[in-house]
Amino acid sequence: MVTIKDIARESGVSKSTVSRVLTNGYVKEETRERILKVMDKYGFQPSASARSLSSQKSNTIGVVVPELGNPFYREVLEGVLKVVEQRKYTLIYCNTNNDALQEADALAMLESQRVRGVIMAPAVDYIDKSKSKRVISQLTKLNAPVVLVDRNIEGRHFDSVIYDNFGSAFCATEQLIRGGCRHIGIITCSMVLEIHRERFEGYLAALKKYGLPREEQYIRYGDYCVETAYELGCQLLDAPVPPDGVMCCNNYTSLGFIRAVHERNMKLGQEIAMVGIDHISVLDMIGFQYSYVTRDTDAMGRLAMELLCERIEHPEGEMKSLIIPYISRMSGTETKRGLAPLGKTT
Amino acid sequence: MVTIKDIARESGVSKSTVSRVLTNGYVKEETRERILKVMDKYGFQPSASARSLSSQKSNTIGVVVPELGNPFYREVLEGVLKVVEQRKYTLIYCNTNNDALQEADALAMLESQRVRGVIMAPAVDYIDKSKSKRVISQLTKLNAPVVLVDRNIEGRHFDSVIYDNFGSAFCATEQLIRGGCRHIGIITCSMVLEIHRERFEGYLAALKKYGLPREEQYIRYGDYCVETAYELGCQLLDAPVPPDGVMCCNNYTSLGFIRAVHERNMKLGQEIAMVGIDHISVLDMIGFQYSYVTRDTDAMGRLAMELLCERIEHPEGEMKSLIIPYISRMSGTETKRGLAPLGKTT
DNA sequence: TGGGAATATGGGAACGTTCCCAATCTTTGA
DNA sequence: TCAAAGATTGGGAACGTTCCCATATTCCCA
Repeated sequence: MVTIKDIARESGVSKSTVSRVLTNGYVKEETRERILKVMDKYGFQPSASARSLSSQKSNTIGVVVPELGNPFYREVLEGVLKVVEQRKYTLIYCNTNNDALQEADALAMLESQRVRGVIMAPAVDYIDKSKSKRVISQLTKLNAPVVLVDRNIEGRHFDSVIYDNFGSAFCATEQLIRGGCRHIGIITCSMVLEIHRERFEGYLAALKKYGLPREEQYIRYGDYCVETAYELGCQLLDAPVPPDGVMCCNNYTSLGFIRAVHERNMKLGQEIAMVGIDHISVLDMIGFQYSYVTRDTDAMGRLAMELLCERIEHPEGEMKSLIIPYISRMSGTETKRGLAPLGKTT
Repeated sequence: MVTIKDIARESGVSKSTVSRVLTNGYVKEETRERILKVMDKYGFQPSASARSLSSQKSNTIGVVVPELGNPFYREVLEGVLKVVEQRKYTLIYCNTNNDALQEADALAMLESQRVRGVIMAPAVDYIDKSKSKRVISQLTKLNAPVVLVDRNIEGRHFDSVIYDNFGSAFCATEQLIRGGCRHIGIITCSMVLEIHRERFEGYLAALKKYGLPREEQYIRYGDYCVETAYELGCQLLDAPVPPDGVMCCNNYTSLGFIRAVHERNMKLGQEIAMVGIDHISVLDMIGFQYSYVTRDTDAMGRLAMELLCERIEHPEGEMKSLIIPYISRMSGTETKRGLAPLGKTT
């Protein structure tokens, strides 16, 4: 591999001068051009390891995500990547499979890589306190700023980009009510995380606002996965008196419920109404009509990365939490936006 | 940050000895344990930059992919990641947006990072020879082994993991014929890449085998994208005498066509038959019935990474091309496998 | 015309490891 | 009991940069 030394010799200058053109230091224009020409001739690429070792700061960013199978994380990643590229950073990707232990391992690896910063969507299984402790210890040991996406870690204060979960659930439920539904079911999750609770409370608040009772038989606790949602959906649809509308708390839940509806040859929006949280682009592609409340996931990634850049430049200062507003849609047509302006700070 | 030196001082040995426990060299068991304890106490993580600078080899792998929006690439990435984690490598992710120039930039960046190897799914726009030249020049300059996924780069010889495109198209078409179709349409692509041609030829070969004529009015050239496929699908369906079956050459094509069918309130498999190449998992999730021919994408990623590891260990030796067999399915139920055993070498 | 600032360059330590070589200590076998 | 072999350790150069310091050159203005 050709090094700075080779370039120096070939251009008749010292390596300090070559280094200076790399770091945009004082170099006579004429000399700089000569050196650049030599670099070009040899296709010189400076060693990132050497640079970060010497300068004690790297240009890599770690992204830690539970799973790419869920389109939400994929879109966030793509948003992050846009800013990463634009700012000439390098992205190291880590998967945690929703396991806090793997998450801790990933963070250890990123520490080893001396990343400049980390963007992380925390895994779900923080119930086990011993696991989450390890994550938090790694997180503080990291010696680099962290931006959390989608979920906060309870009791800790990080920069974060969070969705207006309450608002979106409220909106989804309200939409059903305005559409004429009076017995609204919900497929939710056992209340493991804050976001589960927030969405559930949004649902309850909407019922309350419109004077509808909370009907336990229409409230189903699942796990935000397709299979479970399908079964719970079947239960709801097969009840002696089924609900007239169902709120599905995330994308997988919606898919499972849609399957249950399909299977019964029912028409969504006629025999049974549904509003889901999160967008499912493939359904749009096949022209499947349904209502949902979602967020600009790509922007969540972009904002997270921008927040991180800001924090890298200004390590001190108040932690920021950006609240991402919801967007209510009917099969691709934007109809209503949540009140919070994009990126509003709390 | 705590360094090897700190650990050495604290454990009363020289840094050489600490380095030896890091690299599994000769160290007395007792000493090793003492040092490990000290490392643990301080949560020591050795600097990856320093290690790779000193040892002149990194433990990072670059993955270059056109877009994560297409589930195919996402699944490949996940397959790659499994092996990456298992072998204690670190993954650097690059997106090219299907642009050969961005691809070349990504490779330059990876060179700068001195990656140990690269897995790449080449972008589509290699038509522009000047662009592709840059990619190839970067690829050879890289000084690290490369494994290509999904597509070869014409005229060049790399290790690769390629799909049996001809076989899968043949199978898909054959399935329609066996199902009773006699006028089979196809939504394909203008023949930009080898894989487009191979799939088209698979279709033609199947027609020929069963003595069916090539009917130009049923052959539509698109671009493997949803919108175009939708329009071409509409054309086919609205023809005075529509085909009785349609072969869709990739996942997006299938989605567009399904939309056209939906829109006309037609029932897939009754009024019109269709077989697509590539799997669309969301459709399974909502219980949508359709036929497709696909591949084990996760395995493609895994095999690519394993091939790369092998090449890293044995830089010399014949380049290998793994042919991934097709799998024919009807909505989640495996029915038939292509003849090539998984990972067969050509 | 002189002196200080600004510009331009080189020398060499430092970053945190690995790895080679040499030195010491331990074991083994005759 | 001694030598040779093996096990264990330390010292220090090297990896390819950055960055501080020192020196040399140029420029501007009084």
